[in-house]
Amino acid sequence: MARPTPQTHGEILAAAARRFAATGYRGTSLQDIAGEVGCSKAAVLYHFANKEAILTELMAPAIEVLRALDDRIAAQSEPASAQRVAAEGFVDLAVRFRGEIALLRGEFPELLQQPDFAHIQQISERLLAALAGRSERASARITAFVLLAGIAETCGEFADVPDEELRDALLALLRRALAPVH
Amino acid sequence: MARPTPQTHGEILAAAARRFAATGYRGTSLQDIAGEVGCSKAAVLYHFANKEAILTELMAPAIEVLRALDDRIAAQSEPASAQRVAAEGFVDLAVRFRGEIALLRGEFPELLQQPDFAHIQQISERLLAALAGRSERASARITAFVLLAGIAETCGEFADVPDEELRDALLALLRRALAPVH
DNA sequence: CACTGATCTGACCGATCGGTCAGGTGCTGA
DNA sequence: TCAGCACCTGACCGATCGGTCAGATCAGTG
Repeated sequence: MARPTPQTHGEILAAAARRFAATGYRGTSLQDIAGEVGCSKAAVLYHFANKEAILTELMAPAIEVLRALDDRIAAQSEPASAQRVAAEGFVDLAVRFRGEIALLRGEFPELLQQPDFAHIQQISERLLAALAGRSERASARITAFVLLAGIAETCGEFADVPDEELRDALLALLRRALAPVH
Repeated sequence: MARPTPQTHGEILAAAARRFAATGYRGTSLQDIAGEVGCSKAAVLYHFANKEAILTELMAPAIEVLRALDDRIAAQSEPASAQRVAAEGFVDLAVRFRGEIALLRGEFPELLQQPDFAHIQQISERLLAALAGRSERASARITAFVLLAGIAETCGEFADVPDEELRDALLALLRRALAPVH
């Protein structure tokens, strides 16, 4: 019964990723994760301070890349180049981390409330503004919002589409749909 | 304390709608709803068989319209006209019922599992196919999926945008983004 | 050998969940 | 006057949740 090697930390992460992807963060109990790993719930909480810490560790790489993208967007002085950087960077990120994004499974709103993810909301807002060409027009913001949320919500469903193909399809969609900056 | 008039049923529905919109279906307890109405949890369960019945009644009008749209799409023989009917019908539905759609707040996947909503999954699949121009190309399906999910996920956020304006913005987006049927 | 620290367990905790139940209250019609 | 009904309450239920805790196991070390 006792696991001889202490790679349990990684096993818990992998199991949690599978469960979160299947039933969402809220819909997954620590007992579920422990059951999939084959250890006790107490063992899970030995390796992680609490349930949220598991999610935080799973999302850390994606969040780091998102933050870097935010910096790159902020460095653009022209709305047109900011829009291009935002579109390409976001599609890259969505394709590369579609597995991680899938974990959130529509629990974005609740999860973004948690202190660990608070700054992501601000980054999302800046990403949205850049995609909208820094325009205040309602239609531009609506368009950008639909595309942003749609890509975030669906990219996890295309696990079997090759990176390249998914990237091209999403970029083409953004180019067609986004209002060109005047 | 005792409510003199038996309009409690409607009050519960309204309170549940507010709470679901604020914290999601799962994130709202019967106690929350009862607290907002000012009655006991048992009173809520006197008017509704269970928690799911509240959601079902809230969503019933939107579901009925969705079903009607499905029929209209199925009646189209040409992919091009099916795509047009699907796009216009879906935008209409999203704008008109954006309040109800907002209640689901990203819990689509879980909620669609429930028997009461099982057929909606099939309707969504047919709607997706129609928007994709009944094409099997991955890029067409990806585009349609992103737009469908994006609109469903975001339309509830535009409570303050006039119907007309939101409708025009979404329709313009779909026309730009959807692949024209050959 | 004894000791230590990392790993893990089962039993347990308080809180909350959806839901049940017996009974109280007040209106209505015979 | 009183039976009957719609409406509602507080107390309670079993289940599950995230999290705690004391202690068992075991490999390594002196």
